[in-house]
Amino acid sequence: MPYNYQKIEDYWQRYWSENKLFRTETPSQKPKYYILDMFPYPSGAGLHVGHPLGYIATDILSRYKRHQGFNVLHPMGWDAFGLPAEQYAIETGQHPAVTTEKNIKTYKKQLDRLGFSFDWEREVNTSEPSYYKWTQWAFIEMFHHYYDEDKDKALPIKNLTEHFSKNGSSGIQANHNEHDAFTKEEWQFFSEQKKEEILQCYRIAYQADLPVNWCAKLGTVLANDEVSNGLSVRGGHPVEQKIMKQWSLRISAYAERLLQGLEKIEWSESIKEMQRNWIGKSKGAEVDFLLETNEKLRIFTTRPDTIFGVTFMVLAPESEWVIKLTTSEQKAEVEKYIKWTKSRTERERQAEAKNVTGIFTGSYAIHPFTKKKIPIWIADYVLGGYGTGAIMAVPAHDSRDHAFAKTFKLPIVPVVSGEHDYESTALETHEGSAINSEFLNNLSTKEAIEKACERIENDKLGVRTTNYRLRDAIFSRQRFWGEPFPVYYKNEIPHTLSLSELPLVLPEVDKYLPTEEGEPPLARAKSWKTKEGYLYEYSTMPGFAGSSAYYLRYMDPKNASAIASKENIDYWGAVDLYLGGSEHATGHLIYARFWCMFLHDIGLVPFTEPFKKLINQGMIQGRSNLIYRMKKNPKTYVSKSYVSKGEVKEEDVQKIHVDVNLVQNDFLDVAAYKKSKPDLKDADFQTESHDGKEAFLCDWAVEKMSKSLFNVVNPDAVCEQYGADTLRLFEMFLGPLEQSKPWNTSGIDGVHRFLHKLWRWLHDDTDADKISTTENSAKPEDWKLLHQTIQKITQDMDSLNFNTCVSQFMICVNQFSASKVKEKSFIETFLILLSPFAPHMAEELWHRLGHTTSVTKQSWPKVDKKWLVESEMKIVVQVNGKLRAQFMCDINATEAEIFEKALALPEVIKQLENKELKKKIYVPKKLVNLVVV
RNA sequence: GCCCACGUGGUGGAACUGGUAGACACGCAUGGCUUAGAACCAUGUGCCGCAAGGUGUGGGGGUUCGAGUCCCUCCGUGGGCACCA
Repeated sequence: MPYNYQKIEDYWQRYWSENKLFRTETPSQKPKYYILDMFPYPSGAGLHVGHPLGYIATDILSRYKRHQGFNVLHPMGWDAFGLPAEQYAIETGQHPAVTTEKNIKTYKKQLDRLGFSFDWEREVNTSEPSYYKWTQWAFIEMFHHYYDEDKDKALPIKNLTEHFSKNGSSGIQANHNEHDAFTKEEWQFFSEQKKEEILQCYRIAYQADLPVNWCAKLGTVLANDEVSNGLSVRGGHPVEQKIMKQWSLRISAYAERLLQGLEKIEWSESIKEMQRNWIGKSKGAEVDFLLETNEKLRIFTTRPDTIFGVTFMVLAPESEWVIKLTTSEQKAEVEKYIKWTKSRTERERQAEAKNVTGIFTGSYAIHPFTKKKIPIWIADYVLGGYGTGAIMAVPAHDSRDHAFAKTFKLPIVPVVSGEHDYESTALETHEGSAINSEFLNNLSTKEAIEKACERIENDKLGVRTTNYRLRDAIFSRQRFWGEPFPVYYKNEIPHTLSLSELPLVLPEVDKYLPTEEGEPPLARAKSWKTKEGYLYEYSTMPGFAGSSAYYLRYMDPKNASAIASKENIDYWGAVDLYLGGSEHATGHLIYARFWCMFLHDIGLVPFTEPFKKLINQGMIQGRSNLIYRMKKNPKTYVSKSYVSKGEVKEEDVQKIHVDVNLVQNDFLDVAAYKKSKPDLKDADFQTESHDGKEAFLCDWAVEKMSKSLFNVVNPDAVCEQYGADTLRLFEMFLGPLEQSKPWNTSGIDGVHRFLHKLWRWLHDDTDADKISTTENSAKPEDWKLLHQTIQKITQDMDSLNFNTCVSQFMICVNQFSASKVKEKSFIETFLILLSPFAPHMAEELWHRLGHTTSVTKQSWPKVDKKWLVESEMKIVVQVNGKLRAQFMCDINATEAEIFEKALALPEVIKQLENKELKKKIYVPKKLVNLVVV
């Protein structure tokens, strides 16, 4: 009876799904375990073998946890809003929902083939109105809350309006955008518009004129994490800075909590570090420099200790001080410069970062301590959006200030001790002491910062502050395929819909392009208005909106009155293990944390961190195959001569990618390759001799897995050839989960061989469809290995070392098949251990032992220590640290006995000639080392 | 430039708290079975050496009876940030 993986896998997949064996029950008396994969965007290309890596890992863990008696939530869904479907819609007129649905079907089919234990009844789809109703709801909640810095949480906006009508704007401790102060009387008489304008400065979801990343090619604005090097992450189109009225989320209010929260979650250090950088906390002081006009120019610095080294000041070009401080003589030049900086795209600005540019305003500030006159310059290396948009320049100790000073021949005054050539570079150090700095002299940098801050505060020159780099998240996109805002405008004032009016469904449009007036595609829906005839917001929400709280929806996916019921949220709690790519470090993973903290503040969720533990699975890279083609000669125009790798004489060839599916172990299937391209009919393939056979050998390279490099391997093809169990085992065997590694099929046969061997172990050559068992056929060494395996697999499972688990199974099958173990309970134990990895195989064999199904069996094997007790121990003898000999010894031997035995060894005697002896015995856990010094 | 992670055979990778480095697999070699191949089985395989032996976890140094593992330093690879004052 051969191992027919196709029949077996089809049968059990159908059995599991028809009997709904993976349905997750809530509530339950069992302890919970929530394992989540980052849900995919269902693209048109379908899955390649890299995608399932993480899903296989989580599936193994889910099955393991179920065997251990946990109630496991292991769902799957679709991050269905996104650009490709919309782009496709623009080109073909096909509604994105239609394409998306089609793609989801393909994905689901591909996933199901791998035997995953998802509870498909909990499937979510972010583009379905019943789902995005709750995305819209969360937005409305954010709109109606503000961030109270006293309570350090979001509070209803009603509290704020009450405060305003009692006290005006004074005394409020809240994260807000700049606005003029007002009294309670003024508040009374403000118009509706004016009141709303003020409130927008506080709302967590607010509208404001902000500098945004505008991508003309995509026709939309982008968030900071969607832009890289001045180009859009999706598509790589240029991005420019532009002031636009946009919806934003006040994520910056949560900066400190987002930073602190990292301390209590189990994430990889690198992701935490990325988030820390992204949040960018820096402590320092704001200091006022008096101007000749008696106004105060406020700057931010992290190095107040270097204040005596200030030789000039710099304003950002967009600073409001620019106009005030530019003298009439300098006006023309300054205007020219400002105009020039505005004309540059973000990309140009970054590319030319090394070129120092700037212009003198003509004005001077007064140094707060030395009272010297300090010139004020304008330069675009100072950013308007950070700190106060103005700096004190200390060229001796800041490389940017140094470069500027050198370019414009400004003085450089060292104020930190240390030998240094100030003509060439700045001395950027925290390890020195202050010099040339009056009251700071001789203090270490740390002390000097402290002292300077003290003095600044005492003299009322400024205050200590903390700045964060984290900016509020721009939340509008001028696109069609996204969640509509539950917002309409009445006298230009935004109003939100009520919960009963949700979901606000995407309207039908004739085209998916912006209108001729440049309005977003939704403006094409002419009749899209509220009952009262008010217009809706035409922007849609960005990609991260739908993915920020999807883990809550899985807990209660069909709930019509809440994103999930209170009981379900309380029962499931935070995600225990979250698995996905590290590319979401500063996007989704920050937004989801923020979103969760907000939902916590409003009392919906009891936890503040959504993902307790995060694992980033590595990417599976493609392994491309390349063949060599002779360079075309002038006569034939196109060369049709191809050369096997070993026969290549360099320089006269070029490399060409070939489809990896036509290559086996780097040997090209020449006939198939010729067939695949009509123009190769009469091509010539120069083979080489390999094992006495002529073959055509290809070269290879590790690259991204991509269609254009012909290195995409489809999991369906692997399932076809080897079966899902082999694919699962192989992907785990490939290497540690978190590491990136190339897809190299040369090892897959080894794994497949293992499954065959396992099958042959339990099946004699007969055609029986039952496994015949015999009692007492397992020898003590078999039991020992089995229990060692239980111990190892359990440990490795908990630490997610799946690759070593596979190796352990191979060791087992080698030994068990050699000693022909046929004991029923023995086999059963082994099958349970194996079932998370190769569920179909385990299930089939389990069935052949006379049982129904193993997947719901809550009995993870326990280690029986009696098999692991050692009667002997291995003694290693070392002489001066070098290994000389080893011997076995009774476990209860005394040190004296061991020592005596060691000295009797011929190797030791030889080593000890002419040496003095000093007895020393070390007894660590496993080995006993006798060391003779 | 700054921050983080990593560096072990021909290859992917094992090695828990410092305790015989190289498990397991691929590849390779030899032999068996076979008309032949595939599959399967057995044995070997870090490097140098016929051997005894020596040497060996990116380089150098340190701690230790003992270091792949801990500390310092240099080199290399991968990732992130990049005018954030």
